[in-house]
Amino acid sequence: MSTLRAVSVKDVAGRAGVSVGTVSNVLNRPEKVAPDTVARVQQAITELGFIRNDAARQLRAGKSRALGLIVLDVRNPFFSSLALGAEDRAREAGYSIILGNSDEKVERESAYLDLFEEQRMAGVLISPFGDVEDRLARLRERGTPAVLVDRSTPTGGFSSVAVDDVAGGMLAGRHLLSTGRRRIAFVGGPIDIRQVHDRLTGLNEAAGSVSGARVEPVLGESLSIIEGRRLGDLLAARPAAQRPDAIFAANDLMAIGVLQALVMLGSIRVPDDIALVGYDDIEFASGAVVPLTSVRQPAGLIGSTAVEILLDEALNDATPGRSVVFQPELVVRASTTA
Amino acid sequence: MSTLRAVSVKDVAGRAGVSVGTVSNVLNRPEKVAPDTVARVQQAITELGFIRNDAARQLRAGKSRALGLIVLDVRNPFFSSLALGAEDRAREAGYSIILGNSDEKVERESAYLDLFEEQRMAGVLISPFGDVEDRLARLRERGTPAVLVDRSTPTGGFSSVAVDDVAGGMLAGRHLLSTGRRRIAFVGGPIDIRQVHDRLTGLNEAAGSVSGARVEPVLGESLSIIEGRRLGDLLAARPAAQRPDAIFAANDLMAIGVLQALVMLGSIRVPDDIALVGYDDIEFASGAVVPLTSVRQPAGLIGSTAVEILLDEALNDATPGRSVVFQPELVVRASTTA
DNA sequence: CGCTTTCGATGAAACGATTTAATGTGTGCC
DNA sequence: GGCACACATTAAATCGTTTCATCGAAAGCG
Repeated sequence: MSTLRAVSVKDVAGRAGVSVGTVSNVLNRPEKVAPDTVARVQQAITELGFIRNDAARQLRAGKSRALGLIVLDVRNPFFSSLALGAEDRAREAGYSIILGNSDEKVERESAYLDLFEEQRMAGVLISPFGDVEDRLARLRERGTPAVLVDRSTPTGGFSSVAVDDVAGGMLAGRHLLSTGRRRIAFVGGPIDIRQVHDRLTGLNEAAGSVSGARVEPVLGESLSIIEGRRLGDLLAARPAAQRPDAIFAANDLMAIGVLQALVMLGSIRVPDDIALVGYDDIEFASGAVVPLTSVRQPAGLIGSTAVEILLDEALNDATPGRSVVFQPELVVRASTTA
Repeated sequence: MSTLRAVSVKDVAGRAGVSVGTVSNVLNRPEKVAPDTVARVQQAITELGFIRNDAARQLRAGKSRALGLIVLDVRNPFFSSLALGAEDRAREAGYSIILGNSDEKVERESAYLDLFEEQRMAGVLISPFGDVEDRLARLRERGTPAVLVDRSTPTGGFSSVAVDDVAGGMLAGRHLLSTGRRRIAFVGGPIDIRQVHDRLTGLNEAAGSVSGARVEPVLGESLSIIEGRRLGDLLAARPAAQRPDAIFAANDLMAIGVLQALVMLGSIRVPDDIALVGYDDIEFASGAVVPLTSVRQPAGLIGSTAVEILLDEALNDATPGRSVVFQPELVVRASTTA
C-alpha cells in the first residue's frame, strides 16, 4: 500500500516558495495575487497533484456546499426527474445535491435528516413523509433553510414548491365523469401522504357535483407498481357488477400495476369496461399496454424551482414562507377514450 | 436571524464538567468511560442539542464515511435499482452513498470525480463512460479504492461487478433466431459504451452460427426512450421489404421507444412483423403496450455486491482486481411470441 | 506498608484550509 | 529626499473533533 500522505496547501506553498496564505488566495481570489505568483503556484499545484480538502474547507466555512434532497422513492421516475432538475440548477450555482431516499419510512427519513445535520448542509429539500416540522425548525434555528417539495400547503413558515393536487384530482375526476363514468375507484397509498389525500379530495369534489357519482377509495401500503397490481387484482376479482367503471390511481406506478392486473385477467377491457387515469405522466405512461391518460406535473421544474428558492434563502437571507404552486395538466390517452 | 453559534464538544464538556477528550470518548468508545460520566455527558448533549460536526470529524480522520457512485443515467430504472441496492448495503455498514449522474457525458463524469476527490470519499463506484482509468488510478494512489460497476472486463487492476453482456446479447440473439427471425436490427447508443458493444457482440456471435442471419447495427446518441423512438421511426419509415424482422434494443428504455414508434405507425405489428427484445427487464417492461421480452439483470444485487467489495478494499485492504460476473436471464413475453 | 497495575479522565497536539491584521516593498508626489 | 499610499505577501489564529501521552487515584499484592 503506497499510501503517500495527501498533498496539502503547505506542500504547495513550499514548492512555490510562497506562504500558505498566498496559495489560498490563488485558489479563492486570484485577482488579488500578482500574475507571476499565480502562475508559479498553479504550476506547483499541478506538479504535486494537489486536491483541495473539502472537509477542512467546510470546517472553516462552517457550512457545506451541498444541498440535501429527500424524496419518497427514487425509483419513481417522477422523483428522479425532480432530482435531476434540482441537480442541474444546483450545479449552476456551484452546489451539489445529496440524494436521500426515504422509501416512505419515517426511520429512513429521520436518518437522512440526522446525516444532513451532521454534514451541516447549506439547505434541505424534502418531500416529507412523516411529521418533520420539528426537525426542520431545528435545522432552521441552526441556519439551515428548508424547502418543502411537492407539498402545496406550507406550514411552520417554510417555503414550498408543489403542484395543486386537488386541482389535479379534479381534472381526473371531471374527465372520467365527462365520459359517463359514475362508479370511480381511487387506488392509492397511505392517506396521510399529502399527495394521496389531496388527489382524492379533488376527485371527491368533482364527483360531488354530479348526481349519481360515487367514489370508492381503495388504499394500499405504498405507491408502487406491485401495490397497484395487488389492489387491481382485488378489484378485478369482484363480480362484474360490483366493479367500478373507472379507476383513478394516485400515481402512474400504481396505474401501471392496476393495468397489469386488469389486462392479465383478460376479460376486462380498458377503457371499455374500466377507464383508467394515472398521475405524474412519467415517460412510461404513454408506452403502457394501454397508453395511459395521466395528470402531468412538471417534475424537473419543481426541482429546479425548489433549489432556486432554497439558495435564495441560504445565500441572500430571503424570507421563507414563499409558496409556488404549479397547475397540473390532463393528458388524455387511450386508457380513457375508445 | 437567530443564528446562534453551533454547539460544540467544548460546550458539552463545559456543561457536563468534563474535558473535551472525555466527550469524544463518550461519543466513540463509551465502554472506556465510567457509566455515570457517560450519563452526565449524554444529558448535556441532549440538553444542548449537540450535533457532531462531520467536517471536523472527517478532517481529523482524513477520510469521509461516504461512497461515491457515478451512473450513466439515474432516470433509467436499472440504475436507480442498482443505486438502491448499493445504498442499502452501504447503510448497513454505516456508510452513505453520494449519487452522481454522468448523463453519458465525460465532463459531468469528470466533474463528479473531482468532487469525490475533494470530498476524500472512502471509495468510488462507477459505471464508466469516458476513459477514467487514469483518474481512478490517481484516486487509488491516494488511498481511495474504486470498483467498476456494470463492467465485466476489469482493467487497470480494478475490481468489477457486472453481468456478462456478451452472453446476454447471445441469449437475445438465439431467442430471436429460434423464432425464425433472420434480419435483426440492433438499436443502441454510442458503441464505445461497453454494454452496447458487448451486447452487439453477443448478438453477432449468435447470428454467426446461423446461415442467412444478418445483423444491422442502428446506433444513436444515447440510451433513452426518446432516442429509441427516433431510431424506431427511421426503421419504420423504410419500405416494408427493407425493414428488419426483429429488433434487439440495447436497453429497455430504447426498446420502449422503438415500440412506441412501431405501434404509433399502426401498420406494423409486434411481434408478427417485427419481434422486439429489450435489456434490463425493468419493471415497466412487462407493462408495455406489448409486454417486452427482455434480458434480465439483477440490478440491486450488482449494487450491493459492488459496495461489499469496495468496503472490503477500503476497510480491510483487500486486494483489488476481483471480478464478479453475474449471468443474465432471458424473460420471454409477448413482444417475441404470438 | 510500599510497589505496581488498572482505570478514568485530562490537556495538548494534530488535521488542512481560510482569514485577519500586520509587514514589507516599491511607486508617485511634493 | 522624505512621506504617504497602494499593493503583494506573510504569520498566526481559527474552525470542531479525535488521539495520544500523561497523570492521579484507587486497588491489588506480597
